[in-house]
Amino acid sequence: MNIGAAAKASGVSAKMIRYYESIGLIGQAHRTEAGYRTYGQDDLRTLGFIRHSRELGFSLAEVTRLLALWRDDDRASADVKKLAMAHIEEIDRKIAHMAAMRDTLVKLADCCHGDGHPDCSILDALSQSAG
Amino acid sequence: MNIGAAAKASGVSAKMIRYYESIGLIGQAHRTEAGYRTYGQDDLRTLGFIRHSRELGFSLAEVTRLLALWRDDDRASADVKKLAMAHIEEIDRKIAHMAAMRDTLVKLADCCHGDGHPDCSILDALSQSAG
DNA sequence: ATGGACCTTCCCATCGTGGGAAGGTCAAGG
DNA sequence: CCTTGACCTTCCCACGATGGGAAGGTCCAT
Repeated sequence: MNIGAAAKASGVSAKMIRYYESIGLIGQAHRTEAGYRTYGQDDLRTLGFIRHSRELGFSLAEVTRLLALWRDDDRASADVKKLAMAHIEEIDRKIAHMAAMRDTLVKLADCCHGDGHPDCSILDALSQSAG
Repeated sequence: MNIGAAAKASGVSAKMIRYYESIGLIGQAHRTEAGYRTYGQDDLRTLGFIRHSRELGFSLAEVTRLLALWRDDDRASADVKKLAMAHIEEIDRKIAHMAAMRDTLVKLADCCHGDGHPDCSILDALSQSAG
């Protein structure tokens, strides 16, 4: 299977497959004599794993660790869970940050008439030295 | 006031002040004969405005529009509000996305024993073809 | 043999920020 | 007057993950 077919089958773009190979996230693909990369079922499974991990927001660095654990038959599930929990905490931090921004924005927008006049509580707040 | 002092006073790093100038977000600073940028109170107000806008998550493209509205005495507050509301919606989308990831992760982590054994529902889920 | 669909590598762009090198300027103190 | 150190200048590189596209090679079907 060439890279295009592997991309279609795995949901990972050909561009990304090459990139993952270039940074060592996945091993070097087998090549035909002409230099074409070829992929088998195992490779598809790995690419799928990566895609799922990415969809859950894991960074490529974290995916590297997840892949290593995945391939390690002697892993402790505690290590996987630890990684996942840390990621959840990171997401929580981001959500909290965005929720705080959202709160402030909503409050400001509520105070803004939103009409044809120039007076605007949003701009007022943004130009506050203290704000 | 040199750029370092302006950075300290405004909370925007010197690096970023130069960058904002380079992309035209702010005007070109006055220069001393030696080529040093100098800043006055007006500049500080602008930098503060930018910083506050960034802290609320506005992109530099959005900040550009906010600055234009801020400087336009004939603006309609409705335009500002529209920009803010669109930004809130964008934040909502991101929060929803992250909350969904979080949900999935928590469910997976709950099913993972997190002990010394290799069996791990998280890895199992990541390696599912169906996702 | 030709065309089209594929593949290769290589470079560039995004977005906002930081790091750092190489060199110029300025002010204070010896 | 000279040195020292803190500042300033421009320029390039890096991140993270992805896409776009150019220039050129390969493969297969007509």
